[in-house]
Amino acid sequence: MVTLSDVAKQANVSKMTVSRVINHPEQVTAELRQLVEAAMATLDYQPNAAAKALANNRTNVIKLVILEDIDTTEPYYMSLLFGIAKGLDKCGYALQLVTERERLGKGNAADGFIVTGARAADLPLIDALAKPTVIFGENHNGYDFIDTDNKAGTAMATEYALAKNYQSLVFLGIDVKEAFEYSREAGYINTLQQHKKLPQIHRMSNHSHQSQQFINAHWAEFARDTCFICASDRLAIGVVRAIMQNGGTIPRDFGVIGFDGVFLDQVSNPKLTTVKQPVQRLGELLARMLLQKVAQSGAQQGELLVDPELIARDTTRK
Amino acid sequence: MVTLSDVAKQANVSKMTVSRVINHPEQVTAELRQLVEAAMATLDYQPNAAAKALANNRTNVIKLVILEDIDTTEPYYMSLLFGIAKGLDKCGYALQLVTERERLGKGNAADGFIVTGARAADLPLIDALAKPTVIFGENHNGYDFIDTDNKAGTAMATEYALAKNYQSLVFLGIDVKEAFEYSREAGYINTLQQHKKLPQIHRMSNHSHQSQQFINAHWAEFARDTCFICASDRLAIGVVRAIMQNGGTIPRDFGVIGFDGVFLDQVSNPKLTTVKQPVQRLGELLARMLLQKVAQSGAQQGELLVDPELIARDTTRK
DNA sequence: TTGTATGCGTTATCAT
DNA sequence: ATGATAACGCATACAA
Repeated sequence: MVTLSDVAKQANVSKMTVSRVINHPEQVTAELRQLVEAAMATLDYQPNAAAKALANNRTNVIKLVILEDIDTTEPYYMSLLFGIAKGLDKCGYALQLVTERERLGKGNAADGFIVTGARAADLPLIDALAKPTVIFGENHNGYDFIDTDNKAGTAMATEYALAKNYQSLVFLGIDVKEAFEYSREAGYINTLQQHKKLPQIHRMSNHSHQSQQFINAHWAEFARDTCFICASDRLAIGVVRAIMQNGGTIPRDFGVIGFDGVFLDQVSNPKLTTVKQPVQRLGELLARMLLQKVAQSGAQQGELLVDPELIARDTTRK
Repeated sequence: MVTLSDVAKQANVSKMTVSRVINHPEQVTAELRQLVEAAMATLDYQPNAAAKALANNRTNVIKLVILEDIDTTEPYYMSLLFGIAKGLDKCGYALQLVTERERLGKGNAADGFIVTGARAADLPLIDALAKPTVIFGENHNGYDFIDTDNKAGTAMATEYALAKNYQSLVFLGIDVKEAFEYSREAGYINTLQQHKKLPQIHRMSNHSHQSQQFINAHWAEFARDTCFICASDRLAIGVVRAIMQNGGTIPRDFGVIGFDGVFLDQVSNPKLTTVKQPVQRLGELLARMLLQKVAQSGAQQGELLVDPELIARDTTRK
């Protein structure tokens, strides 16, 4: 293993100079700096993370806390995890997972936390962490967070449906009291109001068979030229199935737009037009924001809403 | 932060005794041991991973190397990642991700590697790692590995189809030269031979539209009472679609059995009978095997084939 | 069985 | 601007 000392010898300087070239390059003359950099290159010096961590009172580990009781095969969270891991790697950080509330305080220490699935009741838990923390998912309690711009997403979908000349726009929402859902509904409502149209919202739990059942039960009420704006791809898929069961023609007479764009939209048949969340990028951004917060010893980072993207496929008119 | 010294003071012993209680409890008298343990409990002592790592010349980090160029939303890999992370956490290990071959040698050091998606050409790369390594996925080059028992899986599926009285059993395989595919075909072939039936295998690339197209093109050749044993859920879904397009009745006249059981099978309609791989558990086992290998300074661990589970749902007879 | 001294690789403090 | 030294928390070798 190549250490600081080795590099120092090779460059004929002290360990400290090498250390400074790495951490405070401005404090060292250009001449020596180049010497040291050359030495590091020829020896292929890789700093020892453990030693660094020990000296800095750091751990080089970030914990990802998933408070929601998720089905771990849910591609959404998996994509997020992937993005976070990638973002951390870039900075030499590693990742640990916490899926149980009880294990939050236990185990190894970490330099910071990324929390997802936090509900109001969990906020005290988060405060108790006493370490830099970043939340995944909209919230309005002053915690730093990153999320998709949900409102922009449904606004985008609604505008698109209008542009494709669907006359009636119905929103199918998820029956939860969460900020993301309110924002998605708001994006739809605002856009319709701008176009002097009346919103029409139905809420149900987030399963395709729920929306399928709902459409079947109310089929007679939906005229041709209706586009269903859905709060999730799961709901959208159920709607597609119901329309086909009832003999409706997609996309000519009925349009369907989903939300999420994680795997499900691509394997459905016909392929779903959807508002795609940049989930993996969100993960990378979470990592970046948290590491910056750690570097700034816990300074407030604010909120970051990332624009989703409308993916036009086969459930809306060309 | 509570350190060894704090515990030592509290228990009126030296640091070394505390250290021994942790690492070599048999070397310390029961009396002192209990004292120390009490002290650790009252102080809620958490060992400092970085210091431990530095002293042991370890990193407490494992790298997961994904050589395949995967779509990161593929739930399969994500589930695996999740399982590995969980398994590592239990032992205080953290995870780093490597997705690019070039970055394999670079970056922080690690105590060991879990490699997935390795092809024959990658084996030199793996040897070059010079660290304990465990492979995910069948291989027969002497590397330690863990995988689903693919042969048992298709054997299980074939037996099940026979038990449900499907007369003709057709296998749809994936057109790759990989050990897992050979094993899946072997499980099917062996079982049919035991029942004095002739195997019938068709291979294609792993996309639902491929299998859908294939069934459509050959529809006339498939008599009623045929069950399609598929090497993946993707293929199975395409088969289901094609059968329905052609007016076949599932599961009465035609059966379909998939392979994988990761997400796709549940969102399909009708829900798929499938051979479910315990992917997350495989991840945890990979972590466990690798950590054991690290602890045994690289000793051979052998191979581990984990039985999959047949999930009977709506594409086979009750 | 238990305690003392030393080193792991790095960084910060204090000299020069 | 550069270098010597101590310190981070723990584990090993050795001494008692």
